[in-house]
Amino acid sequence: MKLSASQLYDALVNDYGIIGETGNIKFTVKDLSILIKTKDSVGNLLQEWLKAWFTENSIDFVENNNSQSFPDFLLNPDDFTKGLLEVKSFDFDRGPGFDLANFDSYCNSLLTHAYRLDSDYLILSYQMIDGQIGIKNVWLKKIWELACPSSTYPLKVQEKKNVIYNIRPSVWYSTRSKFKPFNSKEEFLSALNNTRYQYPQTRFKNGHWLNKVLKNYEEYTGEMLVVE
DNA sequence: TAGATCATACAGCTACGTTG
DNA sequence: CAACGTAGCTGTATGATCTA
Repeated sequence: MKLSASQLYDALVNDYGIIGETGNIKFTVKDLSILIKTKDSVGNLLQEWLKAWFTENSIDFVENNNSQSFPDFLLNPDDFTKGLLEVKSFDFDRGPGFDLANFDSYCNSLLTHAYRLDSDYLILSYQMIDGQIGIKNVWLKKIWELACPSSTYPLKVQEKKNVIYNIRPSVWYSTRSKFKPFNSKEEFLSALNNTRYQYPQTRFKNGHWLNKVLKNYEEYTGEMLVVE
């Protein structure tokens, strides 16, 4: 059956009740079986488990055959411009350390696939205690509800030696975080555009970027966004 | 065309300043 | 003064591209 991202969230969190449940990772070679206590593989395995859960519950989805490219899942096999779903997970004790998207590829992809702006992010936080993985919380968010400003750029990015690599999330669930997420997709686009003006590598060729994205978005959705 | 290197995608660690 | 948040970093996998 076909579900929207929010119906899926409802099924997983409210009906199935995944929050508070625990799991573990066991690895076996020959007659020796061990419990994995490192966190490296938790994210991958949660996603793999989720895929099995979709199948078990007869939820329609298409998995991206190239696991490296965006997005992880398509919930609407008939229309690839809708139902884009990214799955993220993080260690609740460490905070969200994942990246929302690669800065350059995301900016470029919006020029021709502006509907990606409306992709849903399904986020699972876990806590690992002595090999037992507890699901602490689950969120369903849009990118502008995760991205936020920062002190260096209008958009929080992962910068390495003055080179921007990734768009990074705020600590959206915390009341103490200084930088709060944006309030709308327009605010997010504006921050992205202004970051491109401020960033030396994109500064001089940014002239038509925003207008092209807005035009492409209108072609796909019929909605003309107004960005200050 | 095989092997090297780059690019893109993923994740986690930690120093240090801030703050409740 | 412990906990939190930010910023900057390390690390792995793999597809794409370059080059000898």
